[in-house]
Amino acid sequence: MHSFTEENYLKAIYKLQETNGEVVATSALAQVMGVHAPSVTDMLKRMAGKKLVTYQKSKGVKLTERGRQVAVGIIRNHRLWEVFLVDKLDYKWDEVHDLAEQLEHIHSEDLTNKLDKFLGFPKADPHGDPIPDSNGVLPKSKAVLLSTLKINEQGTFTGVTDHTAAFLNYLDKTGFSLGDPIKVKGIEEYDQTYTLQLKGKKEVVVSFKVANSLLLSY
Amino acid sequence: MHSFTEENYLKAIYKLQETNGEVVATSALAQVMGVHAPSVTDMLKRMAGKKLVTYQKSKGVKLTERGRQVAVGIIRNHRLWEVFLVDKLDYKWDEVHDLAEQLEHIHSEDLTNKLDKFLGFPKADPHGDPIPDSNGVLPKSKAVLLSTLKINEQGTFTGVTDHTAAFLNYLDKTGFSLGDPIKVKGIEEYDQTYTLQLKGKKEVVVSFKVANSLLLSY
DNA sequence: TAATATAATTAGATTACCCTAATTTAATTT
DNA sequence: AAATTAAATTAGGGTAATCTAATTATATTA
Ligand SMILES: [Mn+2]
Ligand SMILES: [Mn+2]
Ligand SMILES: [Mn+2]
Ligand SMILES: [Mn+2]
Repeated sequence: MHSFTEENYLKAIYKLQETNGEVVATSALAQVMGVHAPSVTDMLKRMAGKKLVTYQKSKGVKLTERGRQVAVGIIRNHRLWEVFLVDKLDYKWDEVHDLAEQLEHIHSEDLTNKLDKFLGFPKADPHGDPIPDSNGVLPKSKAVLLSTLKINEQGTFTGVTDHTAAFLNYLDKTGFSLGDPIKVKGIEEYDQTYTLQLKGKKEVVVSFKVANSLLLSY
Repeated sequence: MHSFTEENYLKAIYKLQETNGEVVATSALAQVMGVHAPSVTDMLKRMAGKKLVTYQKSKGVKLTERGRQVAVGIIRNHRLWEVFLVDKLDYKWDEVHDLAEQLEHIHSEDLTNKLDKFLGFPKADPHGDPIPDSNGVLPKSKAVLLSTLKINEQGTFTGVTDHTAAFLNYLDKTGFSLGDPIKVKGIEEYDQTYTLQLKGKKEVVVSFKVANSLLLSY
């Protein structure tokens, strides 16, 4: 099997590829992994040897198909465990990430699938992130940022792009809840502040930073 | 925190102390851990430095109080996860050990306690082994080996001393089930073969090896 | 007690993962 | 294009956990 460290590198590369394009830079990886650049260079050479990534000196990395499969498998584990923690053990959505970072490395496809079944084959984790199926297929999300909506447009709150506990707490406190409808009532020209109508006619005002971290679907 | 390796050494030392007396030999540990003696010597020095064990050159090891606490904590995790796997995910009792060996190293007292609650505060794991409480107190078992009973004596089947899948499968197949009553109907002088009456008048004949691996309580 | 056998330790290496300092390669600016 | 800045790699080391071979300490037996 793969080491936890390898798995974490794969996950990091996968996520960087998703957001920043196909080829990932050593420095970006170093930043995400919390290590220094030479450690990354070193690791990438070993991982290339195992055919988990394709690596060309000074030209960045990409995942191989195998690497992608492993990465998505870890993400599947992570999100299923998060569902378990919230649905079964009564954790809050802002408390589960670090535990899932540990649990995602339990090696057993069979366990993952039994857990999936036990949880009722959930489609998304507690933060609205889609759960890959057992074949490593991750449904393409059609959600858009709230910050792209115009006045009087609306949608259903289905995810976040900021996963920090601080932000999630703010959402709880302010009355945002996954699955609820949100309608844009106003946008302040001066500083892009959004006035939103939440479920039950409740109106709240949020900054652009917040509007830019909420995902809506139709 | 402690490394998985350290935790596995602590658990091994704990179990050897339980069965073989207070002081544990390098060779015994090497055998249980599946490594060679010099690796153990090396590890014990590091663990002594961290005050997890007291180690004297060529005189064996003992756990410190801290070491014992950690060991019992791991055992608590292990047994709770085994209950989870059997009770919630429908695993069989002979399938859960290796998974629990991984899950026991998830570091979170809070998770352990929430899991305990979710499972209804079980007293024993699927093999009848007692689950330490959150203070690290492990109830002293009063169970005895079936092989110590005389003819016509009886008890309740509450545990095993052989945890191998092979043995557990044999028990399933032969009709043994945790919690059932067992009565000794006969003991063959020649080879110590036991004739037992299981639940529902069913009679079975088992070898001494089997009789010596079953724990009964009254 | 002396001789022998067993157990444990030391010596010297290896692998995975990480570091700092120095150097090289690539990108940007003048 | 040359100079400068930024990014990446190489060189050389460190620690945790393991190994084999050689040595020393303990236990057993004659
Ligand atoms: Mn997460
Ligand atoms: Mn999540
Ligand atoms: Mn077990
Ligand atoms: Mn067990």
